[in-house]
Amino acid sequence: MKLSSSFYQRQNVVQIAQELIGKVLVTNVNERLTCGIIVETEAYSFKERGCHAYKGMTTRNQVMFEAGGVSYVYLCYGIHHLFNVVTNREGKADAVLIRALEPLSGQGIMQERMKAKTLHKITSGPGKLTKALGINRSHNGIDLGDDEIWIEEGKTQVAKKNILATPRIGIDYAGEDALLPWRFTLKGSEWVSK
DNA sequence: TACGTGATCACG
DNA sequence: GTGATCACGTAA
Repeated sequence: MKLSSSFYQRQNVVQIAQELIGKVLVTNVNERLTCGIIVETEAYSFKERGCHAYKGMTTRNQVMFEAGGVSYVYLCYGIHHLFNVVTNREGKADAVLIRALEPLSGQGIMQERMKAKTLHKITSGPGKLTKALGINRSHNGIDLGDDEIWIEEGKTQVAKKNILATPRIGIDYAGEDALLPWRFTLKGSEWVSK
């Protein structure tokens, strides 16, 4: 069951980031189906300095200003494609970065894309999981209600006590906003990034 | 710890 | 136009 647009269009991006832990990210790229359980996310809000949309709309971040339920994919450090889901209402540029997955199916396809012999750490990081799932900048702005990339309910609900909140990674430039505990991880998961 | 890598953004 | 910067990953 795909998450509905009303899930994404709520105003509290921190809560949405928390609720996405345990849900399942699915891609169907080049007729190849892959999916994994989300075990690590980060919330970004246009109201704080860590967010690409903090200073307003640019050509890069413009899809963040659309109504929630679309993807935001951008190139980081010239190498890595990072995948976010846009949340909140049109004009309120919030998003959740998906940082790590536990592979669920299509593992052979993921290994082939990663040129990896084993599943070890194959999706434990925001740049790695996009490569394993075949996500790239051509998927920027697509509707998560369509049939190429979407998120489904997980098999079981994750209890809040099993979700850890810590500061976000790699945003020292954000000053005191870098201290906000807006990174969420599944407690005890071996698939969380390093 | 160091650095590859290239789009993007804020200058002029 | 140009230069600094960057929501990472790997090797060492």
